[in-house]
Amino acid sequence: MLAGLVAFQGDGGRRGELSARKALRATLELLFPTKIKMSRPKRTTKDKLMDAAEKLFAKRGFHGASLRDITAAAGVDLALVNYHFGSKFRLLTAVMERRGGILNEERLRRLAQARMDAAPQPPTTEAVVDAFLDPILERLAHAGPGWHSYFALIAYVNNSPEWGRKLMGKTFDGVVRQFIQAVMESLPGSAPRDIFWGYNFLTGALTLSLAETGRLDALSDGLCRSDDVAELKARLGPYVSAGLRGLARGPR
Amino acid sequence: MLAGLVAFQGDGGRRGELSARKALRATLELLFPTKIKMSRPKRTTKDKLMDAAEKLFAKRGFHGASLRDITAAAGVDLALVNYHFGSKFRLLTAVMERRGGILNEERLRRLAQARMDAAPQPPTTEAVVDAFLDPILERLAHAGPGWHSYFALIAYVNNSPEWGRKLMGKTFDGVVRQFIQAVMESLPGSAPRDIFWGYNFLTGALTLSLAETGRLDALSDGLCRSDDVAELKARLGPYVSAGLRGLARGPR
DNA sequence: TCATAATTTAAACGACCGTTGAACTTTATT
DNA sequence: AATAAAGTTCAACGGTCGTTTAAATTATGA
Repeated sequence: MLAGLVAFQGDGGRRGELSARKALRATLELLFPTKIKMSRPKRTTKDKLMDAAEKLFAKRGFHGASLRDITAAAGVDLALVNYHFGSKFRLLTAVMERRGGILNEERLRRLAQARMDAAPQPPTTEAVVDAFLDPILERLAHAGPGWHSYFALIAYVNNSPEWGRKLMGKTFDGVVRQFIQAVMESLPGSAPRDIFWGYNFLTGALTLSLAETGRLDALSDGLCRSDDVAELKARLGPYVSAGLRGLARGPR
Repeated sequence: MLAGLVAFQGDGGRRGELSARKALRATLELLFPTKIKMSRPKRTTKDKLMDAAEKLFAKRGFHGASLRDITAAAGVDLALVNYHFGSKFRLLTAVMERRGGILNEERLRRLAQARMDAAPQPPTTEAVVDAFLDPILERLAHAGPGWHSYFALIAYVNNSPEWGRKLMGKTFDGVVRQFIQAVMESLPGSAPRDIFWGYNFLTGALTLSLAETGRLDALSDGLCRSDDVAELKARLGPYVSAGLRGLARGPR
């Protein structure tokens, strides 16, 4: 067991340790989020690896994307995955969490806004659903390919018996519970069980759309294009809102 | 290139060839579907392999389940996969198609029944949706673990950018188009594009429920159990029917 | 500038991958 | 019973897998 030696030799990123310079920069960035630029925000090896992993994990799954594929796509050495992340699995979790925090933050911001707009009433189901979906749909339409791959990766992980529960829960459950609470408030008298199931159906519809399998295109003979985010955005919200209302009226 | 020699040596199952005896039995079974039993319907090696592959592909994905895992679980020799199916991928397609045909057949039967029950009106959206979902949900509740694994495998394939379009389309598109047509007839004046998208959301909600990731259980702190098919059955139909009606009323 | 830490490189590790060859056993046909 | 076909077994193939090692290189701080 040579872990001690290895750790001493150099695993800076692996355990979250920071050099003095890095600690200084981190502190300054905390104090002055946008002002300080000690140097050009260059694309680090960690970023390159996460970008490549994001894309390939989404396309071929965890087992289908090899570290040699990923490091080649990133243009870095094979060994650097284990140096910076410790293992292939930790690379996956790092990728999941990188953009997950941003998403959580904006979702909560929009939910708070919806609550303010509707006060003292609770926001409508549609408003809550939009606050949940729009941070994804707007990035899907306007953000770069990184976010695009990230959403496809979420689709893969969410539907995976192997990773779904652990990885999705760790990143998203806290925020999701707040949205479920908000949906329940928007539908007075609804049974919590119905809303939980409804949320499950919602994420199912969402993640299949994010997976971009191309099946909808083939099925509709080109009438629908699964990469047309405007078409998706116009329909997903109304669909799941109507579904939730239908459930709240009473199942069976 | 020794394929010719190999094929000569013995690949009976690989190219669908049949011995004289097998041909006789196949003919007799065509003529008298349930009457003829030339011998006990024993569980063949092909069946054992498909059963094991069904389970492991569903649990760990195509790349995550090795042929050594699968043959070990089936209790047969490693080489028999390539003898009977030709390749790992062809084993996957065989598994997909084995129960897919049964499902298609019963779905069409139920759709025809719904059409008869409602004639001369078109059947309601709910009736069409039930004809689509019930063949799955009833087997999920009452059939053996084989069907269970098969549905989880469908969930994996349907959400996979790697296999989704090709494998799902090949097995299901013909029947699915008839259901989409029936939904359109149940919602006069609806735009085909809306119904295609609605079907996409429907399968998303369905397949996430079939994947059994356990996330719903964790999210609801045990209030909902994702393996409770009665709870699912009571809610999925109403949810997607309400969603489709909501879409047909006009998106945006 | 110089020691030290952080990062990158290249090579290799043992394990496992899907697939194949060839011998062997069982089943079917004459 | 003899012959052929179908099915099974075991061992091995060349490759690729995630991970580790030790040395070389680059960046950092006194």
